[in-house]
Amino acid sequence: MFSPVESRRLYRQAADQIRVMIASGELAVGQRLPAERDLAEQLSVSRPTVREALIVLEVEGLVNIRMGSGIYVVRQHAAKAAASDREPVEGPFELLQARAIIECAIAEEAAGCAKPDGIAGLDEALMRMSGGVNDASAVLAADRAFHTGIAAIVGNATLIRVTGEMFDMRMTPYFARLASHFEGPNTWRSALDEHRTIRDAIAAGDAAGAKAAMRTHLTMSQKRFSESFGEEFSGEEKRGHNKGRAKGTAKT
Amino acid sequence: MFSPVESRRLYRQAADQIRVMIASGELAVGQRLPAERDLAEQLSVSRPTVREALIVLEVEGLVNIRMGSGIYVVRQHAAKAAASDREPVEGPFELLQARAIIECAIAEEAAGCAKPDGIAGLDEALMRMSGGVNDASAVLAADRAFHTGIAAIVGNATLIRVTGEMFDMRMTPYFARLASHFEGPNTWRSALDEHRTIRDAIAAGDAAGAKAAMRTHLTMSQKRFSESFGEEFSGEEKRGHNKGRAKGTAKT
DNA sequence: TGCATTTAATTGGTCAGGCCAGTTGACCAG
DNA sequence: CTGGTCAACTGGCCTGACCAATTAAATGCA
Repeated sequence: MFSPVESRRLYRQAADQIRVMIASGELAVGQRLPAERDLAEQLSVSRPTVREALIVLEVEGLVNIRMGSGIYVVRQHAAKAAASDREPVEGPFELLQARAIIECAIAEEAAGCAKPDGIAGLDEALMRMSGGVNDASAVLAADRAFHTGIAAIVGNATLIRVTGEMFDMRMTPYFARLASHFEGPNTWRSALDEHRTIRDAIAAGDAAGAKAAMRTHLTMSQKRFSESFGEEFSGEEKRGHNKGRAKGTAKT
Repeated sequence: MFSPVESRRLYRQAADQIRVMIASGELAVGQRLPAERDLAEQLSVSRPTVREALIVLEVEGLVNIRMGSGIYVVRQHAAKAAASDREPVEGPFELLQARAIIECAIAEEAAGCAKPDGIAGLDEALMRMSGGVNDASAVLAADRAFHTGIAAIVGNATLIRVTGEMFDMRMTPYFARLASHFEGPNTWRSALDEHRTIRDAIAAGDAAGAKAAMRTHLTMSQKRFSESFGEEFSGEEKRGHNKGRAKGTAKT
């Protein structure tokens, strides 16, 4: 039960303390906070640290900083847990499983309502993907465009957003570092072929085929990754993120 | 009408510049930014100013600062509602459709791997729901617990999170106001019955039945809502959010 | 040669002190 | 009472420095 220690950065701690003061009502809405220099003294930190903490609160919309005048409380509670500093929490394996379940269903749905312009969107992404197998970032962007493009065929903004967010979860430094060990033209080409299979099934209105193709694609992605994963990291746990078994994510 | 003058603070300008670099792809996702000292020189500002700008981007979730290592691009575009009070963007109808597609697939999957303790979790949520039909907030919490509980049966943290986030999207002020017009013991009772049907299908391992029951539930939710929606708002467009036709979300 | 350890360079985190510019309110001349 | 000036305060920004975490090169050992 030790506190996770965590060694949080100082300005975060300072921001938390001020946040608590505001939430508890100790600092009423509309009231002016103590001057930066006074806050620094009260919190036993330097003024730059206080400034950084206040900027955090300002971005969160809790306070309003008026130069020359002071800092004023705007509202009591952070509007929402934007949770931008939240870690992925989930491991790569869980992420791929979730994508398999969700994106299969989306592909199935898309096959039932595919229109020419939607298919054209997929084709455009495929073309960009095949044209830049040597440019990692370009291929990655095209990969993302393909997956969100399927959601776009359904014409549902929520699906597009959710699909994109799940894709982006592998953009963390941790995943990126792992990916750099195995991403290459060959794996991208395999992924591209699987993409084409999905595209064709959707274009043909074959719901079951699209679902199966998407499942195959994500399963193969996992396989591709876990193979090179085993080479580079023989079972070691690199960081604390991946809870259970740490398999991998791969090109999708 | 007078120019707001604004005299933007330097660290805001610096943050904007870096933001543009990221959005334009000049700094790819996963890539490391130049060191703070280099950025300071490139932007012709001091290091503290660069730090403040980076903290803004970190709070917005665009970059990930790792001490001793560097600053890494997490995503290309200011995540959902970087300004936390951002609007839902998607309309209630789209949200329900997305939930129907995604949660049906999850329910289907859950039916294939249901264990006693998972079912117990659903039962507990159902009990809380039936026991508090007159307490809106309690029932809402139980409703949420039921839906995330299905994802929990699959044992996938990503699915739990996504399900929860989609549920929470109706907690915006806009949706809450609409909901207050029709939420009541009767509608909650109907939703409860549908929940029980889903629960039974999952407990029986009936994948197709669970999928169908979930689809029915979300369809009925939409129907319940759009009925009372028609009474209160005779065709008027309330706000700019809902893209196409503005149907509604209801108890799920 | 191959591997583990140590060392040094790099990078973010924090601090101290200082100067500038905008804001505010008291004070004084009209 | 009105208007203007001025000084105290407050945030904005800078220089320069040191510490701590990370990373990669250099080193020592087997």
